[in-house]
Amino acid sequence: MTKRIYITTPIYYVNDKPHLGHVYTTVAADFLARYHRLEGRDVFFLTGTDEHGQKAEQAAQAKGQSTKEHVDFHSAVFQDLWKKMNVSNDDFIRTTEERHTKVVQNVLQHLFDRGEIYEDVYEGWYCVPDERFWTEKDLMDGNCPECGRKVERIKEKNYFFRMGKHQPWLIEYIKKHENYISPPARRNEVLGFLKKKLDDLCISRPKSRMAWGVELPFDSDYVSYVWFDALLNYISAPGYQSDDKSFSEIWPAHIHLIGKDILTTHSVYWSTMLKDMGLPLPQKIFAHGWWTIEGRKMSKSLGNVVDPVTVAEAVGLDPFRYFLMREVPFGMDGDFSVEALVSRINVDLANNLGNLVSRTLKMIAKYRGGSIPSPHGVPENLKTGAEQAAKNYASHLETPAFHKALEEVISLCDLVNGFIMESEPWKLAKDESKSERLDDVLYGSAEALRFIGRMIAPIMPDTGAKLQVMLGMEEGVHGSPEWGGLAPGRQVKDGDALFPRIDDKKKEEIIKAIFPTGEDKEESGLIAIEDVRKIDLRTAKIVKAERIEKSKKLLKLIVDLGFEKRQIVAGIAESYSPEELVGKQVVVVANLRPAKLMGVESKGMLLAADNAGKLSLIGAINDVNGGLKVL
RNA sequence: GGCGGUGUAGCUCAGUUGGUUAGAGCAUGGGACUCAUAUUCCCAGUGUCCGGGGUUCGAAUCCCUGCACCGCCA
Repeated sequence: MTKRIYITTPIYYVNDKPHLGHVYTTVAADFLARYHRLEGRDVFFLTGTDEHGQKAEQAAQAKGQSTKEHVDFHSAVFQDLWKKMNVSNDDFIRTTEERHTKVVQNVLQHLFDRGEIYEDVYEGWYCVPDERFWTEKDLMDGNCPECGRKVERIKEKNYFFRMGKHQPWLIEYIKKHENYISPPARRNEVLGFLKKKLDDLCISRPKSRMAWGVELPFDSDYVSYVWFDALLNYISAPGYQSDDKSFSEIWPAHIHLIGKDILTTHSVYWSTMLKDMGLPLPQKIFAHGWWTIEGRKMSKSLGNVVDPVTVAEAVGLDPFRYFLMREVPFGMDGDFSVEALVSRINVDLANNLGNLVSRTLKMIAKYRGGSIPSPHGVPENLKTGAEQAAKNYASHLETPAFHKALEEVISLCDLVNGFIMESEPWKLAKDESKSERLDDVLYGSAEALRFIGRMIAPIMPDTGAKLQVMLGMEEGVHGSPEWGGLAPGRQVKDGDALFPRIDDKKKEEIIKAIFPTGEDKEESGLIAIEDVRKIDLRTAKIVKAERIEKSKKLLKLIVDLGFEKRQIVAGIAESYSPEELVGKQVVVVANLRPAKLMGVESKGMLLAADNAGKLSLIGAINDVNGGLKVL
């Protein structure tokens, strides 16, 4: 029996509008899935939609739709998104499908029969809009601590899963299996959570409150709690209780990729559920971080929710996917900014990788009529460099540390660029007696590109395929993982730049596309308090100041914000000399989009009063720390 | 409030069990090259390793303490 590499994403809640976070997890899973397939392994890559629960029901009602219509529509939005993001999932599970609900019911019945699910009366304060119970202690002034609205005293019968009894073994298991929950910081969090008594889990909701769910097989007045339902997707899709052969090939999962917000449900609820069902636990649960947008939390009220499709259209899908995996260490929070996006694309992809492909192919075209020459010898450092990079890449994908894996690719590009510079093929070409050496240099560079192609294909599938064609290979055939796999004699196909550089003009267009603003300009000239709060004003101490050459007005400043030091370019040179500024306490706009003035980066601006051209800086009167919020 | 984490170059971060001149990428400055997408290659500078105290022959690293930020729980 061949085991398949089973990779999962969470199933996304139908009500959500797809955003960067959804794409992040799913592209990460796709990267892994494509990598393993390329290595010749059999993969089962699953994603899907979570469609039960009160919120779906309410949203449908609000639109005057049936709940089924509502979830059908929104599930299709996600399925469509994955096509647009070139995601290669093998299956797509919806929790409203019969193949899923049947499993949920079977599992519930099974646990009920064995006494693992029991009936009890629960009494507490319930917040209807939030769908949550609170204890007396939780309440804030008698209201819901989360939304501040009124709560109701509810006493109701419910069903509970005996989760609490699993606490001892689970702690031991997590301690013993170092990589079960990753990264380590998250693992510690779970262990911290498990230090307190683990309660049993309420797994039912009375239909009288909420009917949109999987009916409990042993009590038709109740439906299953959404999490209990949703988690089971991981086994219902691969065929638990419906296709034993398929299921035994797929389960246990190689990895559950999740966001850090759903760590507890996966590491505690899901682990204990599986244990009780007598199923092996997944090999790894990996919780990744969140993205901020231009330094701020992603939120609807800030209007900074980034639409992934727009980004992909603006910079190209492959560069976007690359950025997501390269920019931030997997597991940590990261910041999405156009500045970083463009810089990453220009530096890594255009200047380095793209230009390397271009120069190599053009030289083969120019010096060898476009035909890949036969090598006479092997440039050893290139060979070992490429093989080592491939090896490191593979080991980083085991973790997975996508950013490090991609760093290997760029390092290999650096190596090849350096190799070409040292070998000076343009000089070899002028000397007939060096012809064999030229063959080796050209073949070696092209062969290294084949290695690079193998490594980028899982994250940039279209580019990977394009590169194969350019190297005269069959599309989709990567050839041997050993050095020397590139066939000599084939014609290379030079074409347009693989990754065009993004200039400032294009960058402006990208910013406009991703952050459309100014549609609903204020009519009265008055702004709301939320608008004021968008500006992050901070106190700061100027620690360094110097003139910018060839500029009358600009000074380059380093200011201390307490939590960081920053470079800011300010147009105050006509009012202040650099010397008198050092030590001054000023107020800066800390969340201004970075810009370049006279080629110098500036991240923020100083506040100053303009007295007919003579500026007066605004600052703190008392001696204060840098970084204090100005209210 | 409880538990945990982080603080290193202008920015993002790496620094293994304490051990030479504290590193990488980006950004900045200088030089080289011309095959290449104004690309690439080489060289260079910059650090109160958050502050204070301690252990040690020796601390970015270990201990105590203060500050700032973050996470989980309440």
